[in-house]
Amino acid sequence: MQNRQAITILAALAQESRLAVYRLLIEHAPEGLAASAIAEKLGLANATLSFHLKELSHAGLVSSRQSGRFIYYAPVIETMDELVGYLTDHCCSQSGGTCAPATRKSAPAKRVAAAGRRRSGSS
Amino acid sequence: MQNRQAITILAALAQESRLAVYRLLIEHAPEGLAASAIAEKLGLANATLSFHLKELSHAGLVSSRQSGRFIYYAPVIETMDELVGYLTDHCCSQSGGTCAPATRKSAPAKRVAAAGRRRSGSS
DNA sequence: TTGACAATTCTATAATCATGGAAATATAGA
DNA sequence: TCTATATTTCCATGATTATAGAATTGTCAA
Repeated sequence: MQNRQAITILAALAQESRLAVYRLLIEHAPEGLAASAIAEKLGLANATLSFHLKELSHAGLVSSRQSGRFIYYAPVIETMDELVGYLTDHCCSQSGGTCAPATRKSAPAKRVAAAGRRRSGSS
Repeated sequence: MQNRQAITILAALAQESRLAVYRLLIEHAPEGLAASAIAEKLGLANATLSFHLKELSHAGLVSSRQSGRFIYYAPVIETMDELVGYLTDHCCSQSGGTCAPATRKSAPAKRVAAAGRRRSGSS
């Protein structure tokens, strides 16, 4: 994952309303929720929610699908996965330390690919 | 970790200059770097760097220690660890899915304690 | 078509944030 | 003490962000 993308995702999550939206969607994964349901549950104005959904969407944290007159939003787990990967890879490095989700014994800094390398060799 | 704290940490990282500072400090963990060295390496004005260091510090992502006329800043790994824990715990939940750093087989949602539960039961 | 509803876009506004020059505050050495 | 250096605080400025009312677009069902 690129720096730029990580910042976009972090910024998308670093806001009370958006984090609430994301967490709500996680609770309703994988089907997701219609925008109206989200707005009601969180007490957000439609326009405000739409603004935040666009941010989350742009960051790749949520996807949307139309169903009749409703648009359902659902979390994109892979994006969170990648973000966590990025963070863990940039929190250990040289220090070789106790950092987070571990199960990473070699190649402390550079990572090979963006997806699918989590828990690559075990169990 | 509380919602509020997570947002503070996310916001601290969701900014180009600050993420660069943090990553630079990670490269120089655990000793850290003097503010002047950071400013020079990243080409930031002193006042600007000071502003960002305060943000990172306030979020608990870096610590500082004085040494002579210099103030050394170092990353606080535990904070990143906790953030990653928070994210992983809020990215899987109901979906029970493929989420990130895995090695978490039970208790998908609620977590017991804030620290030291990563990699609790495996090898 | 019309009407009802869902969602987004337009627009304005207030609030927050990032930036860096200049001044102030340490700290250490002479 | 005085001087040099390191860092922070003060301050102004421009940029970005969050918010929501109003208008618009899209979808469906008579």
